Amino acid sequence: MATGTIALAELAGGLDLYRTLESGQSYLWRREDGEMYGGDPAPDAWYSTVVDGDVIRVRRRDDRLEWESTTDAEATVRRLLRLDDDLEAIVAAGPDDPLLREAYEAHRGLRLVQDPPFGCLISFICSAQMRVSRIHSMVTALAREYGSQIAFDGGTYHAFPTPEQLAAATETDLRDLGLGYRAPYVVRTAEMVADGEARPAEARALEYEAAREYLTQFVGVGEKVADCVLLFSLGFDEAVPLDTWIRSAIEEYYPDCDRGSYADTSRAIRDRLGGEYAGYAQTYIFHHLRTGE
DNA sequence: GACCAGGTAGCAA
DNA sequence: TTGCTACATGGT
Repeated sequence: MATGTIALAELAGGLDLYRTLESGQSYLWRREDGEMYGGDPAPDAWYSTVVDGDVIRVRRRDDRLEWESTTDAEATVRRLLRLDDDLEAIVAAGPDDPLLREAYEAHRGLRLVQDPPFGCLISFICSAQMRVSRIHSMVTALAREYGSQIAFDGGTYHAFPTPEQLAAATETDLRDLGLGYRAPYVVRTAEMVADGEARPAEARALEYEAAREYLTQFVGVGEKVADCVLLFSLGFDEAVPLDTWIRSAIEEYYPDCDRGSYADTSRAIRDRLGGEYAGYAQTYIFHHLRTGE
């Protein structure tokens, strides 16, 4: 077993694992002390995930982040949790907006994640008209049924399935897992990636709106899901997914940003939330409104 | 028993 | 292009 620690004092703006991993950005981590989104996790609870066949788990212990893995995972931990983001600078650079300031103040230490592209893509296809706890359940079920098993420290972990593994599922299989009408979307998108027809990571090379358009070729991916993948996996920090919570925030706090179409409203709210890091702002506002904390 | 949840595909005008 | 509507499922 490889292990290591990262001093939290080194991270500008700190790190709150609960807010980062249980705010509905990533569905690829599990908390080892019980069900997620139920609130009240132990302050030193382990969170685990699997990346490229390696188990990684992290927890906060006093003033440091501990990690354990099947391999030397410090660089991967830094990438997945975006530990090199200067959170203080990002918060300071945001617009002087009452709702945003309230959200930033209330959820210190929430960082954006950087999920692996395929798992992120399928997660957000599953997210349509679903509560975050159920999205997590669905993604967990996909990993359990179709992902590779990996033994680590006396336990069994499940990787999120590869495109090939998931493409082997049938629509009926996934409906039986509880995916509902999303089942054929997941199968067809997995087949597209497995067949080499398109790959989500290819959107990285494109300009933001072209990248969003590229992702909508996947079945079950519209503009909102595409924005989520761009923001939570592909490094487009300006992406502002227009979900039900943000739409209600626009209605209540930024009514002049409602321009009718998704693309025009997206541009308007992106400018209002500071442009370059508008996605960071969006994620805080989403978490703030959704949890009511 | 409605109503809602990090929406999208398919179709009509 | 824009504007409906059907679509699964579980929790409140």
